[in-house]
Amino acid sequence: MRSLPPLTALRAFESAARNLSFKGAAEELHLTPTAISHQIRVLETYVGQPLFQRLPRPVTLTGAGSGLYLSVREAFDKMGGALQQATRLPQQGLRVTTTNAFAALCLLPNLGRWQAEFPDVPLSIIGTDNVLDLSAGEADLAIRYARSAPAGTMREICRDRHIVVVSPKLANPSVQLTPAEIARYPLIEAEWPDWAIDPPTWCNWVRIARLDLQEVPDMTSAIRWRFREELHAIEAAIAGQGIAICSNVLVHDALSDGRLVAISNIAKPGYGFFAVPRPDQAGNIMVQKLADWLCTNSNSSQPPE
Amino acid sequence: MRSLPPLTALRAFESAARNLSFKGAAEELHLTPTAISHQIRVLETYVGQPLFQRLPRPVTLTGAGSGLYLSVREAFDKMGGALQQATRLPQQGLRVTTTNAFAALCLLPNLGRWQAEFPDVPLSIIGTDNVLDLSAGEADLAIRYARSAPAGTMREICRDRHIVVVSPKLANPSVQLTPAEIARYPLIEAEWPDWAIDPPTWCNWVRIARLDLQEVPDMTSAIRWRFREELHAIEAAIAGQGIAICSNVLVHDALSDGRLVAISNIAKPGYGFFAVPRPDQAGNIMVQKLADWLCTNSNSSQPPE
DNA sequence: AGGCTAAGGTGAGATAAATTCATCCGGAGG
DNA sequence: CCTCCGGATGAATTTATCTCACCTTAGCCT
Repeated sequence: MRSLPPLTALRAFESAARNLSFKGAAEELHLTPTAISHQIRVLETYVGQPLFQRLPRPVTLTGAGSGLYLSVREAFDKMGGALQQATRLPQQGLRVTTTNAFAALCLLPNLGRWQAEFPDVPLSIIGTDNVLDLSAGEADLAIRYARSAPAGTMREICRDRHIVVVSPKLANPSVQLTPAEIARYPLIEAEWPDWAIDPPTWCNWVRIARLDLQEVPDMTSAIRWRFREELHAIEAAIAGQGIAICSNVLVHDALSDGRLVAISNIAKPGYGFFAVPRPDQAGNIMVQKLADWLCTNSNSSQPPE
Repeated sequence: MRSLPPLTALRAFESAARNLSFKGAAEELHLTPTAISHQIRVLETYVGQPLFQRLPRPVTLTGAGSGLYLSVREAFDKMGGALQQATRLPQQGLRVTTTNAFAALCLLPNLGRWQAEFPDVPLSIIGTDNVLDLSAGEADLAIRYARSAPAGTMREICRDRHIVVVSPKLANPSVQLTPAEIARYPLIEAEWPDWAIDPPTWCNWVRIARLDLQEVPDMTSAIRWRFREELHAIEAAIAGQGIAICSNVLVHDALSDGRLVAISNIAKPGYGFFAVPRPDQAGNIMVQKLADWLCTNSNSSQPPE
């Protein structure tokens, strides 16, 4: 029941024409090349003639195609600009809630980049280990750390692994240590709530290690520090107080600037960080941009795709 | 998986803003007001603020709304123009196939209007009672006369009734005639193939008439003229050779200029005229425009909606 | 007031569009 | 000759979009 221009097809066309590649367009629009191919075909049927020359391989625009492209591109630019204009920039900013550790280690270091990109949209970070009620409007977006996507999840920002780290002040960074060697150092871990499944504790790490290796001592006796706050565990490790087990995402910065080093190749699969929007504004463009931005600026060594 | 501007919502918004009425937009886009309402809401969520003021009843644009409207409108205009440009105007024109009667009585009289609207697209009319093979490319659009929509139907152009007509030269136009009176005139009918269901013949008309009236004579003996071509039957009626039973759509022009008059209120329900496109170009914009045009210019006394 | 109509809002469910999956094809490069 | 890469195709599936039935509000007419 639609006899008006096939807008979706036009968007696919615009991207394909700009990239001169269906594959490229697919990536840009987060789609498969197949989808682009189908949409281009719809548009070609609509106008009654081919818009691309498919062979030779780098696809090229036909005469009609390039004429169309110019105008369509302008039209999309104009629309994009108008939407930007019309978007209400939240006055007191977007409120993001997340754990203290993620806030301190992954969000704060990147805030400068956010401000550079969106100077008009202040971000307020609500670091808390309480789970805020989004429906009640306590925040606009939550970053939740869980094994699988919570209800209402918009996207998975990244997925971590639980790794073993130490300050180079304490141990020689050039060698991997065996579990027995690790057990000779003071060990650090964070406390986890009872309902956490397979949290990054030494107890669970030992269980994993024993799957691969013969000789893994019981390490519980070596645990010297235990923190209610995961962030404190990491800071303690950086301070050279001992060897910690923690999320590779959280210590990403510390690893890259050498304040910490990974000293075991035994790692537990971890959890995911999930962006969960306030239900009534899941469609809001600024919320979406924030989620996008989190994906590209979240220290994720292994993006979820 | 779409994070790009909601184009469908923008189209709904553009129309609603232009008409300052959701209902108006709905009609323009061939949708229900509900659909518009939903789409506007999507867009409002997207930009994070209302675009319309709903109360006082004639809806009005908010500040953000009117700003958006201007640009969006321009963008759509540009796109529309570009698509028009890119559309290949078929060189030897669109080929429409239909029955001789429909071609002669409904198409040909309106060709001037087509040419006025689409001077670049010649129409070639293939009047034939053979059913052409569209898949084989024998024509671009068929207008098929059938009880219910054939496979591949794009839309129903109109639906007819089978009525009783006579030339005012032959009978007094001011009164309705009874079956008995009709039977005293020479009767005209067209031949119909065996597989036609309940075709407009006198035999079938009598059957209908007897449902309402007591006294309906057998009329088969009064049939004077029988034509292979429906068109000839109608021409014979116009020439005053007798009383004919035929489609009200086909004789629409003859009725309105007084060459024929309807002389019985007993009418059989008829068939539909269906626009069936060549399968591989059902999406072609010119084919669609032709179908649209047929709907508005087809003499239909009762449009299918 | 009361009752009517006309326009719009809501949410569940139906429908049609868009997307993916599995598979195939043709050219470029080893 | 084989493999890899980008694209094409058709069926299956997911998702977005639309409709339906029902509700609310404003304006209008007795």
